[in-house]
Amino acid sequence: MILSKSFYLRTDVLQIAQDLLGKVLVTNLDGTVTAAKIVETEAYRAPDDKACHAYNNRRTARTETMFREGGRSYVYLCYGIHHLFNVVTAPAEMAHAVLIRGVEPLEGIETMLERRKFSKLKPQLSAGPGTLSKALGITSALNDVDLTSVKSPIWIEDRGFSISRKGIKKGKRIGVDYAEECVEWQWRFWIDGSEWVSLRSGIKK
DNA sequence: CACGGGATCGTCT
DNA sequence: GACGATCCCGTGT
Repeated sequence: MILSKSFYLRTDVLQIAQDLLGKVLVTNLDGTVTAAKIVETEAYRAPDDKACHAYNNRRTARTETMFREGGRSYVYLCYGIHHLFNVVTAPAEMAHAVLIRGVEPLEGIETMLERRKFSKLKPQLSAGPGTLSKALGITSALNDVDLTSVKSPIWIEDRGFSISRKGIKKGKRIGVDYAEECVEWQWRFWIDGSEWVSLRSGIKK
């Protein structure tokens, strides 16, 4: 069943980042459905987190989405090439978000292969925040949409996959070297042993 | 397998 | 005008 508003409105984004592991991210683009299990996440939390776009509660046209009520998408273009998908959490005015960094394909695998121009299923298909967006058809056109409605082009479901506390690993976030002391925070979470965790993560622990 | 660099453009200064 | 919450490919070992 689809995750309700109450799931997202909690104020502990580190908990939500862990609770999202095992949940299923679904896109429905003009009737083409793809779905994948979330296996890796990272938390970002204004105002204290220097790695967060909304650090110090900085409001710009881009970060405005993060200040909205939890349960919406935050998609932005990274390095001019990759569209990164985040889940906005917490009540309005608290700029918290969870970046989805790796997913395991479940449905619409043929479609994902086509989008990625892959001929065979392998982890590079959707291990990594940029590649999973490409596989699932996520672009900045899906920024700031409601994730709690099946009428949306994108939402998140609970399909009963259970992840034990012991099955969750944590480590430093990736690609945030500029964030000074926040670099050390272990705000990245993944399902232990998953093949679909981003490749850079595997290297850096 | 490790490393280095190029791609590419919206966003903010 | 500089810089990314990245990825992929080429090179060398």
